[in-house]
Amino acid sequence: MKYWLFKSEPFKWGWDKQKAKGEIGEEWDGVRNYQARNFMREMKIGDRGFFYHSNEGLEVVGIVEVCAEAHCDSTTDDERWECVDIKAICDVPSPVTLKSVKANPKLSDMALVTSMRLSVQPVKQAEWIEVCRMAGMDGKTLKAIK
DNA sequence: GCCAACGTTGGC
DNA sequence: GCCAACGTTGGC
Repeated sequence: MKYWLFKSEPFKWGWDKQKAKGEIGEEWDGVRNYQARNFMREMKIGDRGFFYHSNEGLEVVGIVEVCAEAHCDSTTDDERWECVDIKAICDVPSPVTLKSVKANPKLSDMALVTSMRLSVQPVKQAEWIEVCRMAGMDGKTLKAIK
């Protein structure tokens, strides 16, 4: 299983809207960047991701799961663009801010820091665990969402 | 709202 | 295939 991070501007598509979609999930559409699209093509059902609020908030607010693999982006006729569907799994106990990610030496290689503008990014397992720890998720909580 | 960083486009 | 111009993202 791989880990990812999805960025969204909360006033366009926020965590609350994502949660409201429940089990059905929602297309992660509108991505018009090849790198980000390629990452989505790599995703498998069951992969986990962080839901990050950019522009406002600047923090990881929740955990999501990939519930449909890459398919055509319904918001365009341009067949170059594909997207996955994701569904909300849970809130993080306490949001992890960009500031605190930058302040953590263990996370200095995280794409969130190094590739600021990439809206869909891979997260290494060690980074996933570290951010989960910072979010106040203990081992029990992590197991509970599996 | 500004602007730096970076991706994309298009002329040559 | 280079690179200048332009557009967009996203932190501040």
